[in-house]
Amino acid sequence: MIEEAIDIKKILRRYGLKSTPQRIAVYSAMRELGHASADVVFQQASAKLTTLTVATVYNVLESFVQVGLLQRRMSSNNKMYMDVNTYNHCHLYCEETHTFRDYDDPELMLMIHDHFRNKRIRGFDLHRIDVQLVGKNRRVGRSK
Amino acid sequence: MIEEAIDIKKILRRYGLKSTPQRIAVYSAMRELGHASADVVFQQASAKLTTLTVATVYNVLESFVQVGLLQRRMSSNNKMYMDVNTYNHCHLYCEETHTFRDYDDPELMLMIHDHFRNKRIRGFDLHRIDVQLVGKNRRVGRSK
DNA sequence: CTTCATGCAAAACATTTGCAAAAAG
DNA sequence: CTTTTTGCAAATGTTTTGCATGAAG
Repeated sequence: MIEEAIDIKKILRRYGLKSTPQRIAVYSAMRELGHASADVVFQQASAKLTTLTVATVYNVLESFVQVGLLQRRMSSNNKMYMDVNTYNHCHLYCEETHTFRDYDDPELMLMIHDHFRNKRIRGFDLHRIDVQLVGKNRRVGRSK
Repeated sequence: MIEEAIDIKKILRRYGLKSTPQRIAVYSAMRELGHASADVVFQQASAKLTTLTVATVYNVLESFVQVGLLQRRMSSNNKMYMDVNTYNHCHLYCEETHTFRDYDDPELMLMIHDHFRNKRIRGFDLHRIDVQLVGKNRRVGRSK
């Protein structure tokens, strides 16, 4: 716990951000959550830092995105979702619950990367290729 | 124009929807726009059908999505975006302007499709694979 | 000290809802 | 006629803003 806070302070500094309890709480929450919307981050983080405000969560998330500590994700939910993992990876996106799961598939990534290696797209600066496997989380369930 | 209305009436009927001036205006707008957020659809459609309401645009868009006449798209803009093309294709997504362009790449689609042919993903029912080329529209411009 | 981050409350958006009136088939 | 669909206005949910206070380096 104290370990983690120290750890996070280093990370914040490395990204050129001042270390504050709020930022530590938010980043710590994101590490636990992996992917989350702003309101869930707020719930999770404010459980530990009771003075935390929704507006601050938005500020902090935005500053994290600016420096590249978090990534914003696309959703079909009209809500903001964050991803704690900023390397290039695929996602499983559940259309029902609007939740994300990382899906690592290096072979696929390589294949796609190769495909675009020497391609230029007219009038477009490509930053990254985002592959989403869209579907539904299967109910883990009592069978039949 | 009259031609188009007749055309759209047929399409609506084929999708099991009653034909109304509002639905015709919205679908017609979507055909012109290709991809658009609800407010842009409203602007475009209400220019021709002045009685049209924002709430109706949302209703109509939702009913179109239900029957598969339009597709909802993911965005990082906290807004609803629609796509008039429902076949499986890639998109260029501009992070700056939050606009979409279709990007057809059958070779890529085939490759990805093959890759997933015999794959099962634990606890997930895959509906479709969504590939977004994320970046920025290049300013068409006066050089240098 | 000086600058930047936070809390608070209000504002700004985007979307949804409930219900009466109007239109479609 | 009967069933949907629409318009309106109000409600909801999410994100942003402005500004005074407080904390970080």
